[in-house]
Amino acid sequence: MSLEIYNTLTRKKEIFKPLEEGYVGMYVCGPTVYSDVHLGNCRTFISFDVIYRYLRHLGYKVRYVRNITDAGHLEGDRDEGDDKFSKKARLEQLEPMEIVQRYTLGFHDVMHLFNTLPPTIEPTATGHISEQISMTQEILANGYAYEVDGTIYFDVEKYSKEKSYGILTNRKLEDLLEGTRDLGGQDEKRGRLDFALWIKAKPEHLMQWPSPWGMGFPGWHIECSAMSNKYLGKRFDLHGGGMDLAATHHTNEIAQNEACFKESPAQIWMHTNMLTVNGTRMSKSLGNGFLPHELFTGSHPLLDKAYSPMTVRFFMLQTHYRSTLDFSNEALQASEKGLKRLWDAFETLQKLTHTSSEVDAELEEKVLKFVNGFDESMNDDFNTAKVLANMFELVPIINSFKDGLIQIGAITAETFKLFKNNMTVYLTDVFGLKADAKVNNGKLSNVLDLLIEMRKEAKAKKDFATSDKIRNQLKEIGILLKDEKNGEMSWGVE
RNA sequence: GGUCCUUUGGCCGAGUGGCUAGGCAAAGCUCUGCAAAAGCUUCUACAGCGGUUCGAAUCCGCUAGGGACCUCCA
Repeated sequence: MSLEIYNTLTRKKEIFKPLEEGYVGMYVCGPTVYSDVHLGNCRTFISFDVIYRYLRHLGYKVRYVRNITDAGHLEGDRDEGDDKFSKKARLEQLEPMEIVQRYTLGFHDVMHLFNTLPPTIEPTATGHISEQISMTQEILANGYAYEVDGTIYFDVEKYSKEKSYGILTNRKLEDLLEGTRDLGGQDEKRGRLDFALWIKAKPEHLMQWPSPWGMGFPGWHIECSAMSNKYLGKRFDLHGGGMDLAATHHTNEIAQNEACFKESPAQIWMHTNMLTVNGTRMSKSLGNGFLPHELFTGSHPLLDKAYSPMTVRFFMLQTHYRSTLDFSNEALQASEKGLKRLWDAFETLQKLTHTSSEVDAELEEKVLKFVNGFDESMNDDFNTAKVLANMFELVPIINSFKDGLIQIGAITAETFKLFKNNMTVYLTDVFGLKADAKVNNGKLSNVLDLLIEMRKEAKAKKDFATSDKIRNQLKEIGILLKDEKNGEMSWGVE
């Protein structure tokens, strides 16, 4: 079975066939680094991280480009006011590049905590000013843009005569025009839908560069076109981003590329859905954003407690990337417990070894069905939720092996090996989950071994007062002791 | 106003025509010195109304609720 991906452009799932066999070019719109990323932003990057990991798992050599927007991203996309970086810089008396540096580092820290792999190229907008200028020149030369006093606008009306401007989100130009709000009448743009490719800077503007049209800075949309073209070429396999980018940003990207190269950039457009809070989208402008830090420390009014990065990652994997996901304390709690159960079973599985006995054909078939189902589900537009459901079906089997309720030999050595292998590959390599920082400190671990030894002795002497004291006091400091069926004891951090 | 999406059990969420996930919570049982963990079992839903069909959560229509985009936002 081959991989099928939902393409926003065609509004259906398509069999994925890379332009060049064995290679995948993927571009994902990255963050604008003028403030902390919130959890909604993280969802997109985590989703694409899993997609990237899965493509690699399938054996593709992937060039994964995710940009950092660190310049020229205007609010309202109009030639007034400063860009976000300058605004923030004045407020805090910092250099714009200090802002950029601070939030870029913060972003990387967060991505690291979520165990996402870094993209293979992470280009910045400020590092590609000349590419953006030349692309603007090309569009101008091709007649799809015009200059008004040092600012270059993309001519949507002209473009619409030849191409369908609203193709990505299936909108007609008339509808788009109708929906556009009146900008006050004193606009210098010819058409209401026209957007800036290059913006003239006022003298006091902090970030500006020389161009054929004077000092200025790039419009937002042009950076992704220029950078995707530079690293992935005129045409590449996948372009992704949050759903909120489709109607404007990605629509404009397509228009720019068509106007410049006469080609649409990506064969498949992927959009991840929004993270919501109480049914409303989490966003910076609404101020309902959760910061990763608030989550990890539990310092948010809507949270009862702290949740680990892996809990959050798992929480996101339980939902399909194209569905909205509602964020709540209750849902996180459920994920935390679910992940623990799954992870404990996974660790148990690692320790088990196969010994042959009579094979139970029914169990054998069941295990094979679920284990082989991982690939099948992922091939169906990256259905991570389905894979997890299959894994949970396998959890009781693993635990029964451990407790001797089912003989491991009830499945063949071959199936057992596949079982172990697929669980490991999927949980760690594809889903990017890892053990949450246990108390992996060697000395502490030795202390616990000592306590366990003492408790075993007490139990053997039926000195339950002592054995209970050890267990209860450890529980108070958050360490759980479990008596195993075979008389052994294990411990875990709550 | 326009475009589009969505409504699944106490909660979170898969699922696009028959095989009707899964997690969490809850209840019972087993195991256990007790507990925890684990195992087994129970709870089995698809907003409402109508239509298509041998058969619908799944397709179509209407009604009602929710949401997104059209303006910076992943």
